[in-house]
Amino acid sequence: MPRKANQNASRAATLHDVAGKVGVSAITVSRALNSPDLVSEKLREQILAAVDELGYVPNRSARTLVSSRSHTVAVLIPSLSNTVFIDTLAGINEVLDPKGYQILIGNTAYDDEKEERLLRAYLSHAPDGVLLTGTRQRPEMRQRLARLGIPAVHMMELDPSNERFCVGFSQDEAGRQITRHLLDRGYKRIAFFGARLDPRVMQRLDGYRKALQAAGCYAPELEYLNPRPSRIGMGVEMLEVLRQEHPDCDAVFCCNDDLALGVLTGCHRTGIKVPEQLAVAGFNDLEGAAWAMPTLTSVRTPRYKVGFEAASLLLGLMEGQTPAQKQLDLGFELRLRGSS
Amino acid sequence: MPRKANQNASRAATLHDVAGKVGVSAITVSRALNSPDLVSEKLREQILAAVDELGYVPNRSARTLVSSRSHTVAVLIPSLSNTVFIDTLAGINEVLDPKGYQILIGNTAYDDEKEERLLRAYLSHAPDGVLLTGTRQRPEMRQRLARLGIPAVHMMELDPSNERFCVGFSQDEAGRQITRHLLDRGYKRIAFFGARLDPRVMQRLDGYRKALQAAGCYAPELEYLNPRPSRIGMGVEMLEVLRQEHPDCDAVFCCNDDLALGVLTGCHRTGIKVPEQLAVAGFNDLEGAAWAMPTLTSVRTPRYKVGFEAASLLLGLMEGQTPAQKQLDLGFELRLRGSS
DNA sequence: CTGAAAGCGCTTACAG
DNA sequence: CTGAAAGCGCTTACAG
Repeated sequence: MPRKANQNASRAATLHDVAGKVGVSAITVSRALNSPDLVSEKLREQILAAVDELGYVPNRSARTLVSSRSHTVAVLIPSLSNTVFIDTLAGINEVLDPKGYQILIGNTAYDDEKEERLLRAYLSHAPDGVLLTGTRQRPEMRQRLARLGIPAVHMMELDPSNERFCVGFSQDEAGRQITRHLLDRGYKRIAFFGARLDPRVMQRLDGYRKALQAAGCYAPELEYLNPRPSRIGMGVEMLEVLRQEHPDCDAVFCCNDDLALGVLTGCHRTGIKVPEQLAVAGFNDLEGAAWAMPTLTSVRTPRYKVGFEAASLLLGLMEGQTPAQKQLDLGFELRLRGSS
Repeated sequence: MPRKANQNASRAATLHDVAGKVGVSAITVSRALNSPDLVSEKLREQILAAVDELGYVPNRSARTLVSSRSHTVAVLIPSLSNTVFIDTLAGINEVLDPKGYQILIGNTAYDDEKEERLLRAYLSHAPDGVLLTGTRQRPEMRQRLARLGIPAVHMMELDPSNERFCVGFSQDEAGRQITRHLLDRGYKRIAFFGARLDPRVMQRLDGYRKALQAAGCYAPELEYLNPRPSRIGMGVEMLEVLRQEHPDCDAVFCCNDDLALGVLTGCHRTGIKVPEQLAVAGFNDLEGAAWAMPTLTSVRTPRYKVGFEAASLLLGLMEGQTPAQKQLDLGFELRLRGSS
């Protein structure tokens, strides 16, 4: 029997509605739901039955307001269309979802200012913790989070200054090692194709430079950098320019697999033999890399694990723990295939 | 001068803190922020300055609790690793973000029960509206939303019964037309490769069957259905089986581009000429389709627009409007390329 | 244009 | 094991 018969929408059932139905106080219902051991079994069963019958769903806002725990974590990533971050998100979700945390996904579009705006906006949700991509956030934002007691973990990169909590791997070292691999195979005129030019791409470029400089093969004119988002088509176009300007180039390290797949496509269309005439290496080792023709040499990055471990670390911080170390280096793996 | 000097975290500034600083009441601050015209310019400026200085961020929980508008929309999609839904999400975001809505993304993993669980859990956020994928939700869930006055819009499919608000296109008709295209090209033994077997794939299959039956070419043994998630590798494997079991098959319609790309790869590896020996068609027209070798015939689906229009429709419903029609058919386009 | 009162739905101490 | 009191930070009417 409804207490009030609205013609359209009726308001949602509250704790009091459940309490009234069972004949106990609201607080007992709250306990039955949140700390079942504190309530007698008999009552608990009655309450659960009433909850079910009324379709009662706790109101998060009320809970958050009074308990000052929102059970919410804000996650800021640069892109949703990049598999890398989707995999990271999956790892985060794996950890946080079972613990009852709601994840707020913020897409920064690789824009530092938008990231800051989003972070500020997310403060209105009083998140219990924050997961950030990279380490380029301004110190003011970090201080603000610290003042509010909101822990933050940075993903993908490491922090040499050891000031922030970071879970990732050395982008720089990964770039160095894959370039070193090309050198070891005998290639000397090795180009770099970079798109988007976010901090991680620039770190891979740094590694590329280090390897070539150490080998005495560094040639700045072989660096092709384009700030726009990477697409397969961009790889095709960059290859055209490269062949025109530097036909003697014998290998290309692409900052990601999309670009590399484009290079492979371009080579196929124009009859360039891979790796005989041109070796190609990508980065991230997405699904397509192993199925490309020829199969694509790449760097396997632990993005699922980055998400998983970052969320785990954050979980500890949110529970007030002090972790043993601030940096978690998850490494990477070279995947050497047919294209090199 | 902080009122209380906590050693660690200090609590966030409240409306009262801002009000106290300026010397007005909290409600005036609230108005300065939410309905600026109702406050004198002088006061408004002072208040905004104080807000800035204190780093005040409104508490959403309090606002939601008292206003019974959460400015939150729950979006349930089957997968985050499928570009289709990422594009849809982008369209949704384009509409809802500027209006100040927070989007809660729920990944149902193509699981009806998980979808229902998520939807129930999201009720605790008191969403102002809900965006769902497909139309397979149980009537009970719809009734529950209706009772709570929460509008819902379904994406990707249409609803022949016209009971629900839907923005999408006819999956069935798209499957029929692409199959019809293959028939028109002269292919007769046309196989269907299906993965995941979610409702939309099954509708495409229906369309495939209709086209073949109408042409008198339907052969059930040419349907290859695998409930597991589609991967490029699955396309390769399915092709192997097909060639073994039905070497006379002259064309394949794949339920999505990943599978089709796998078929293309398999053909390349085993020397099957496309389209001379085997024509291939995919679905969705992802970026890779236009770059495949040969280029892949596919069906261009309006997923960004589905998100955009679904969000727009929901926006209207949340504001109490009654839209002219419940179904919005956004159509699709055949992209005929080298593989057929 | 500004404010005092009331209350949204919960949980946190504090009692018993 | 159960409950009465207080209050989280806001906004909604209602006054003036």
